[in-house]
Amino acid sequence: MPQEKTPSDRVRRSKETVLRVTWELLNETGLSGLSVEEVARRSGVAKTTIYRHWPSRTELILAACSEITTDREPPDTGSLRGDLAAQLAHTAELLCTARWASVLPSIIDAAERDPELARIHGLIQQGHAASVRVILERAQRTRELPPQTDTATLIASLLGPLFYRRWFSREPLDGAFLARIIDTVIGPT
Amino acid sequence: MPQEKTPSDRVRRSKETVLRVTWELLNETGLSGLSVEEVARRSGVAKTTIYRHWPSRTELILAACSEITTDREPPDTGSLRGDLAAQLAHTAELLCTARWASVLPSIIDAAERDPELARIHGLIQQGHAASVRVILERAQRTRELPPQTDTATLIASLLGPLFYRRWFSREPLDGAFLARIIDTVIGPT
DNA sequence: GCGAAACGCTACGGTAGCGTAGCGTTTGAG
DNA sequence: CTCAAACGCTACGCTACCGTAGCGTTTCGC
Repeated sequence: MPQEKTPSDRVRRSKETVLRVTWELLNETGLSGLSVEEVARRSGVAKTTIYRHWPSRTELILAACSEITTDREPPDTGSLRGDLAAQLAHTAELLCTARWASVLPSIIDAAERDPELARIHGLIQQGHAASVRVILERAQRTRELPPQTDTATLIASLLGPLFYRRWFSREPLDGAFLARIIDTVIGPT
Repeated sequence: MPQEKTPSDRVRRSKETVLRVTWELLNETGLSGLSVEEVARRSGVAKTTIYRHWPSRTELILAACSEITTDREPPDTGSLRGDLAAQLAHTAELLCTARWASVLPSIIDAAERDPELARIHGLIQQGHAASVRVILERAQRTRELPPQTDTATLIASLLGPLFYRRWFSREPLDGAFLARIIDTVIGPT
């Protein structure tokens, strides 16, 4: 049985630096534009060192993408509407400002052809849906929503319009829009 | 003033062949994986000839993407619900089978960084939204929808969930789902 | 402080693609 | 039939990148 070795600080620092820079570059160039050489240049970590930690460019990209843990405690304001408003506002904020918003199309594109990236995209995706799902299922228990509600469809109805505006129509994601989406899905007031 | 010359058949055939193969390859490899050399190999048209028609790889891609005219007469079944059902079914069909569904993420990704591709993506996008917009505005005139309805939000509420399922959650786009979306947006029955 | 592990550096070999030059061949409009 | 335009072919030069080898240097746990 090989012992699990606690990695030395040096190794940890190198890996962290490289993954951080990799992620930065992914945002700038997209997934297909990322080169190990550029990561080495910008991070100050030698290319050979990078290859000592990750066997190939693909593995490095997968490692960097896997680090996007968007896990977050779903809000609990006491009402379904309040919870959804808080959660959608958070997602909209992410979509407009966060850096991963410009990488995600890259990942989706690659996922069309690469099963491993499809798996990672699935994990990211589940992270988004999970919070909404928790909110909806809580509302079912409190009878704010009927128990037979199709939560999967509701999630698509809530998140879909946000993604649509961010990447397809490129319209603004303001508070008024979010409010109208919530009204549409769970009824006004 | 230089005369507009009617292009000879030979030129027209070459261009058509190249654009068709380019489009095929875009679907298989994505936008960043497309190489002029591969287009030349598969099309049988010499690489030099391709460069005689388009000055660079980028121009060739732009030309191929510009050819995607998804214009289509919006349905007119006599009722808002019927029109939406027909239109969404058509869009869902496109999303699941049509080849451009696997290129679009590429285009969106590139549009994040390339203004020219952003412009083309805008045109494609408008093509999708236009049909739905016609349907909604017709319903406003017939008072099936209140005149002050925010059509932009409704379009996002209708199309967003479809795109969401196709590219984000990768769930099936069946008829039951489409029906529930329409119910959500314009009310049941 | 000692030694092994980790790192940096330079230099490769190999692949792939972009875009061009030169030259001979084919096509089709008049 | 003529002949210019369009095409095919081969061969480049150039750049960028992947991934590896060898060797000297630094770091950090013990």
